[in-house]
Parts: sequence; C-alpha cells; structure tokens
Amino acid sequence: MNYWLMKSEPKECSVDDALAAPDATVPWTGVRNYQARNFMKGAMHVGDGVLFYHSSCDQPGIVGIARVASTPYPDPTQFDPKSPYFDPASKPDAPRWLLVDVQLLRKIPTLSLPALRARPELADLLVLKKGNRLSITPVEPRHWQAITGSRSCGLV
DNA sequence: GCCAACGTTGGC
DNA sequence: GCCAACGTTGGC
Repeated sequence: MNYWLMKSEPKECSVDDALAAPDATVPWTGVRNYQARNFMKGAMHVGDGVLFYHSSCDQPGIVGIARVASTPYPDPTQFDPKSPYFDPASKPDAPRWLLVDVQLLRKIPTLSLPALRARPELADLLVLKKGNRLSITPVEPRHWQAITGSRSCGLV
C-alpha cells in the first residue's frame, strides 16, 4: 500500500466532476512527465490512497480522498490529434503515456496551502516544497495519517 | 555528454 | 502577468 498526491486542474476535472462520474471514478488523463508516469508504471497499485489536489485555481489544496482504481493503461488522449495532450511521437503499438483510474471516496473541506503549511508535521510534504511541479508525488504514511486521520486508505 | 535556449508549471 | 524552478530539446 502506497500513498500519493495527484494534482488536477478543477477546470478540467474537479473533485465534483469525479463525484458525479459513474462509480465516482475518472481516468487520470494528461500526465506528460516521465517521473510521474514512472510512478504509475512502477509503484502504484490498485487500492493505494490518493490525495485529490486542485491546482492552478483560486484555492489550491487537497479537496478529496481517493484511491487508485485500476492498473496503468495507455492514456487515449495521446493519440487524439484534437486533444491538448496529443503526442504525435507516441505510437499506438508503443504508447508513451499511461494513466490510472482514480475513484473518489470522499470529498473533504479544502485543505488550502496555507492551512497545510501551518502544520509542522507536514513540513516535508513534497507538494509544499519549493519548486515542486510534479503532478503525482508520493506521500509518506505519516503524512497520510496526519491528513486523513487514518492508517488505511480512507475507506469509512 | 554538455549546456544554453526554450517551454511548462503553478503559486502568487 | 510575473517569475522561480524545473524539464526538454537540440546543436556541437
């Protein structure tokens, strides 16, 4: 069991969009960074805990508790010329970009960046570190527990 | 393999 | 819109 923080721009897929989706599950499209991809490819497992994060918006922060709901599979947007995530260098027989499905378990009151920074036990949370731009970052168990109050995946 | 130029992310 | 911090690209 691992834990992750995954960023989404609410303009594209907000926590409410995830909540409204069938089974509250959405494909995590658009990851175009090798380090983030490699997390999905090599270290993520179905059932891993996910902190659902809103970025590039009025109030950035953690807005939901979710879980990894699938093994990694090719991100279809890489093959769609009309998609902003289209990657002409990626071929269907050798997909470059992957995604996983993410299932929202519960929405939480937004934990804003200032609120997160106010907690000393979260000082090492990667998303709070200066210069961090990764859209998927691993979360240490102690951070997960501090944020969710649970050792488990957040299932109630 | 080096590294300068360029592009992107994302908070502010 | 600004800009710091990275990642990627491409000439050499």
